[in-house]
Amino acid sequence: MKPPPTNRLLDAHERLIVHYNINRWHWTEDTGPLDICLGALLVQHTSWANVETALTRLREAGAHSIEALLKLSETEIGALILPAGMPVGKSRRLKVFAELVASHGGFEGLFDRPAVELRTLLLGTYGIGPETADVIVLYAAKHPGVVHDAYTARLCGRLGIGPGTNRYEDWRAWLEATLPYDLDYRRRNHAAIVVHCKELCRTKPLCNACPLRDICEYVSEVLDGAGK
DNA sequence: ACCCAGGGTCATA
DNA sequence: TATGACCATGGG
Repeated sequence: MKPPPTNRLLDAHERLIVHYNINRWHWTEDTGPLDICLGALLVQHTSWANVETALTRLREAGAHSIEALLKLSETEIGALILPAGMPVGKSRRLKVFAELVASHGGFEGLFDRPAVELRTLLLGTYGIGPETADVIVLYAAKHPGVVHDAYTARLCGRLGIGPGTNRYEDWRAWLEATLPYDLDYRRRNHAAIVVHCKELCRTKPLCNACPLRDICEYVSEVLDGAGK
């Protein structure tokens, strides 16, 4: 009864798109690069609800721009983004990122280079690791890259697929080879995984409504849940 | 009173 | 290379 030996990740993607009717999520087609980048930095090891609160506070304080972030001190930024946690580190990250953008004459200038070059540039920036860099490349700069994250690892683990290691570069290479080279497809694929994990997959791993029920291997969750 | 969250940096071995 | 401490708030 298993699906034909096609790509299980692509199969899952199709189902998630239909099941959740993925047209809207916290980053839509018209979300600006600033929101995407700040969100990507603030969400590090933090729940999205806290990130939204922090972004709202930045907006209300008139600090929602590269220029404003350049002027504010790290202490001031830290106070504004406090709900997202780790204010010392994250305020520094926002500030360093604002300086990066400004030094290239704005987002256009920063993004106007090959994806590989942009990624290297981002990885050399304090506070930007592989995942954050890939999110910026895919969603803000709109290059058809891939993103690996905890949700992807969880989903693929349940699907019984993946590169076989837990190193980011291995996952990235695997995703690159697995997903069609298409900007829109890759953006929607990752968005679908995020929506699925947030709305259903985490809280109810054995939910009857799970659109992936018949292709998931819930082995570890079942054993954990049964206390075995 | 725990545990975890869409990571990343820094210090050790 | 690989593992661990640390960051820090808010929700389950």
